[in-house]
Amino acid sequence: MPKKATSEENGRLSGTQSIERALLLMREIAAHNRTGSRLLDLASRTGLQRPTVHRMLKCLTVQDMVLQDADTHRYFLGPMVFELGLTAAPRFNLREICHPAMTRIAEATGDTVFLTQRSGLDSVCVDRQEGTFPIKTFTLEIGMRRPLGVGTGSLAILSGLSEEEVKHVIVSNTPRLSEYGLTPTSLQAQVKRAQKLGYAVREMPTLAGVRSVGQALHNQSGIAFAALSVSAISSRMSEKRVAELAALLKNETRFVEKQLANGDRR
Amino acid sequence: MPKKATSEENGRLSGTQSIERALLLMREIAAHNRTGSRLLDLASRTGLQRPTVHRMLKCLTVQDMVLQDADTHRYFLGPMVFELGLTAAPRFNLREICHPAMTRIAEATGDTVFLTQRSGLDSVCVDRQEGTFPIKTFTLEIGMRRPLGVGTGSLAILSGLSEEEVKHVIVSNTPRLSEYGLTPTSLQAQVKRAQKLGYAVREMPTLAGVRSVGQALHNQSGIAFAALSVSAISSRMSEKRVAELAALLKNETRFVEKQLANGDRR
DNA sequence: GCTGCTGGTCCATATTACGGACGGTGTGAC
DNA sequence: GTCACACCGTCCGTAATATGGACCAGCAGC
Repeated sequence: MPKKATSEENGRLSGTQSIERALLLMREIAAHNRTGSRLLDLASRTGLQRPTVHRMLKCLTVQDMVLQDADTHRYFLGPMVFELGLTAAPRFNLREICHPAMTRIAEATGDTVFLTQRSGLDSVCVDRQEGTFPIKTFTLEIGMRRPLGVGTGSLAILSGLSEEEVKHVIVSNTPRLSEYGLTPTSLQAQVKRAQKLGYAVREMPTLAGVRSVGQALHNQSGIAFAALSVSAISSRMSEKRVAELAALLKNETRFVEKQLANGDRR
Repeated sequence: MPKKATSEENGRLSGTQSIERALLLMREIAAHNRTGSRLLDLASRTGLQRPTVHRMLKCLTVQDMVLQDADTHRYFLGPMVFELGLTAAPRFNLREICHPAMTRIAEATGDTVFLTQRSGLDSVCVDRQEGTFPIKTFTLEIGMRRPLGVGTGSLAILSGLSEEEVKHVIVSNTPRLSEYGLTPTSLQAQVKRAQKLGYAVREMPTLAGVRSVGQALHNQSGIAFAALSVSAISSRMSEKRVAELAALLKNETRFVEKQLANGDRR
């Protein structure tokens, strides 16, 4: 019996199937916003039927949430997404709070600095500051979303969660990890190591010759929700320098955490 | 016969009723994101039933598109909106392109500079740069959305559209204009005046004692899609200075238009 | 404790969204 | 030229889904 794809997968009737599907589409489009997505790809990646996807995209296009390139027929996030984002931004001003710290780090190190933020089971790159060193390592685009633990800032966040939450996240993300050259056990080991060190370091598994250091930002209850990290080519990342960078990052994260404690949100 | 509120208002069956409604809700929440919105207000403002609104908000909350304050029960735009906005931003980089021009203007004039962008029948404030003059006139929040023609940058955009489009916009927005102290005929007259002058000027109808000048940005086909504007208290806005500011703005908009023509999108 | 106002939930109903099947368009092979 | 293929887009009968009237629950002010 090939499983009737009806009602609800877990048994509850939510009454919002189409909204859930539309948002699933939006996230899928966002995940490939650089190249854009074709109708068929969206259908297969989301597991929805072509006509359904098409009908929804037509609606989203009319509403300016999605933009279709007239020539290639590819779909991108639309202007309304950007505009709603502008309106939402003031409530999520971590970026502005961290901005001075990030420029300080970029100036001090010459390398590229990233601000990463937790979003459910994922982490999202929220900001990036280039350093002055001529060989740049842009491992992350702003807006990029990846499973928690992939990427060094992301690993720092994961390592700053409670024991059971770490387990929960890794288990939930298991099917997606292999895409990034990770397994649940290898990731669990890396979390352990980061917890021992007090910061996250690693060679990028996806990009040889680049090494990063990450330090988590914690909220008042002491659990991690974001991270600052620095990336550079491995030749600039001796053991000694890594330790120095970790200390520098720790200083800055402490400073930001203090600011957040004083009235600011999050 | 009290009109059965069913099917479709114009006769076409779109097949996406709930997505349209969900997005209507999102826009309504965005329009009041500073104070947040209560369930009943959203229901009455959108014309939807309370249970429908509630069900949708529950779904949107789970998906992080909407955030509900635990104490007040008020609804706000959620973190996912911000994150999707980050991903969409690179395609809509007018803001970055205009940034240098805006700081130049702010430094030269000492007053506050606004970047406004068209979005359908509305205009959205996309960026703001404060000047050094101690009395600030923050007439627009970033992300603020208003009918085209309300606000000086917005008026400059409207005045740069084709004759029939101006008419179409004003007619479509008629019911919303009174809220801002305007009528279709008064707005039409202001458009005429701005077209004659080559720029938009006016006292803020909603805020006495503040005067602004706006100059539109045009795409390659010569139609307006955005505007730069400057606001200050009226005492700093003599006829002579208004003309000077208009010339300054014209220089900068020309410059930005040239950049846009060279390869950059939009 | 009663009244008014709000947020939140239930569930029978019929409206809405689904998706199999088909038409249309553009491209590359020969 | 036309055949084949891959993809985008649309139609429409069907049943699953979203709807909204009715109801419950919490809270503030008389």
